[in-house]
Amino acid sequence: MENTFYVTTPIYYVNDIPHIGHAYTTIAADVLARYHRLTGSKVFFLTGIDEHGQKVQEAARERNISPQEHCDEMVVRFQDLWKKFNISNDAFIRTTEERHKTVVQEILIYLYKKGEIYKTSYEGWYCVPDERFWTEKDLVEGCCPECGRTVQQIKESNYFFRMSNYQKWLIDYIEKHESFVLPQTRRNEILGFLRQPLEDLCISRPRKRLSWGIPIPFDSDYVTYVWFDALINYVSASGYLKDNDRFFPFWKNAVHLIGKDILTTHCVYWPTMLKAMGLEPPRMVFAHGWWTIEGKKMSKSLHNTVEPNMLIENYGTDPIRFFLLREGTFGLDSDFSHKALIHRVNSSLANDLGNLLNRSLAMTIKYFKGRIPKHSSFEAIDESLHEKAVQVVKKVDTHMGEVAFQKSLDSIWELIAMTNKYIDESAPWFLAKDTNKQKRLATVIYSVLESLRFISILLFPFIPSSAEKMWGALGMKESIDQQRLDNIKKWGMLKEGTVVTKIPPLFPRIEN
RNA sequence: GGCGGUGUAGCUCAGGUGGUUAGAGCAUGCGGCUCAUAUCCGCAGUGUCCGGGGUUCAACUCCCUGCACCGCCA
Repeated sequence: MENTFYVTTPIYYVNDIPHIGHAYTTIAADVLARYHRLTGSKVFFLTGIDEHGQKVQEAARERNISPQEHCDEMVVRFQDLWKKFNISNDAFIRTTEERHKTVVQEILIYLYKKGEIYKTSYEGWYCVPDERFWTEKDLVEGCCPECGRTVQQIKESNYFFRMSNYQKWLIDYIEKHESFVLPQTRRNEILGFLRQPLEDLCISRPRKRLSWGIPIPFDSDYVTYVWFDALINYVSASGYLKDNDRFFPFWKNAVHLIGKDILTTHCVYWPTMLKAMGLEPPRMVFAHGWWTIEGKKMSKSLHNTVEPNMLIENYGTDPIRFFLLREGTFGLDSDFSHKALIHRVNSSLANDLGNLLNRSLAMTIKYFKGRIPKHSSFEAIDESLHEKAVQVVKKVDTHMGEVAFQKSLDSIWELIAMTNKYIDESAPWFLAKDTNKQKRLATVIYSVLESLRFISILLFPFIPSSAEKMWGALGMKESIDQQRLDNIKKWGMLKEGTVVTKIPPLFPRIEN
């Protein structure tokens, strides 16, 4: 049976202004999706937007339009940005879509009938301006801990999901599945969190306080709590209940990429919800780190959020994609700075890679009129380049399985470095001067170009449009996105006589 | 306060189960080549492996303790 791979980003909040953090998760998911397509897997890559909740309702009211109109306008900002970033998502889910809402409601009905959901009343302190509930011990001197204003005691009823029933099961599950929550530190955090008693989860909000939500199907006075609604996107968008034949093969290989801020919802709420629904947890939840900006925490008040559209305009899509995945260790925090970005682009992309392509094409044109020459027998030095290339393909595969983008790129750069060195040691310019060494010259140039073929395929998931340009410059006719890893298992598949083309520098140096 | 983590070259970090001169990339210095986007290649370094104890023939690696920083929970 065909392998499957399902990767998701969180659904971003429709009111958010897209920033580098959103871009990071989405680009990472895109790289995984593209990589798995290379391996020949059937891939489903999902991203989308969370459109319900208090803040949307308020924002719409302020603008004097309906919440739906508000969402329709706002969602475009994300969709446009993903296009610019070359994101290859197979689907885009909005939680206000019918296909999502009906699944949420069917799940609610199922869980309610099964006794997983119950209604109960409780008393608490309510801050009217903040529209938030607080317990007695949350209060600071009897006032709202957020805004300091007075609170009123109210009694309210809501629906609860029996999350507490699954605490033992969840601990056991996480302990038995080492790579369910990654990285390790997050797994430890969750296990630590689960040492305390787990409470039931309130999954409704009274409609009189919040109307912009999915109605609870068995009680029209309530709407669904946003997180309960939002998490379900991962199954509603991939066909659960509507097209189970499509859904299940993907679901068993589902990987959720998230930011570390939403760890609990994805590693506690979500798996227990799924368990109650009778579904397996996803295969992996990977929580990545955050980006600081020029050494400082990203915050609206500091006005230091980096605007992705501006970044693309200033530096180009692929340099940004590359920087984000090469500079940071996925899972740890990293720093974004223009200085580091420029340095990285110049040294890795312009000098190592871009220049390698450029010098190789130039020599092919100069020595062979642009036609890929016929190689004769390979010598030891050629074989070691060949071995390196094959070895790097394997390394990248291992690293990608561990969602280690940085290591994958480092491995690819080992091959780039070795190819540069190979050129230096083989000195084609020297061979070119000797009429007796034309065969040797041909073999060297062939080997260099063959290495570049490997490199362009390996880089395609990371920097798709640049890899495609490389591919085209090498004279390849088939489209690069139809390539499979199988095509770079064997050395020497490059066809002699193929005409290469000189192209402008792939990554011009950024001077400043 | 509870739980967990981190502390290794100027910077970012690698260093299963303890064992010869502690590594990589970047930055720095010097040398080489000329096909190439003044790019590429080679060489050279530098480190009280956070401090203090302990176990051991032997600890960056194990144990205890102290300090600093970080994360989660309260």
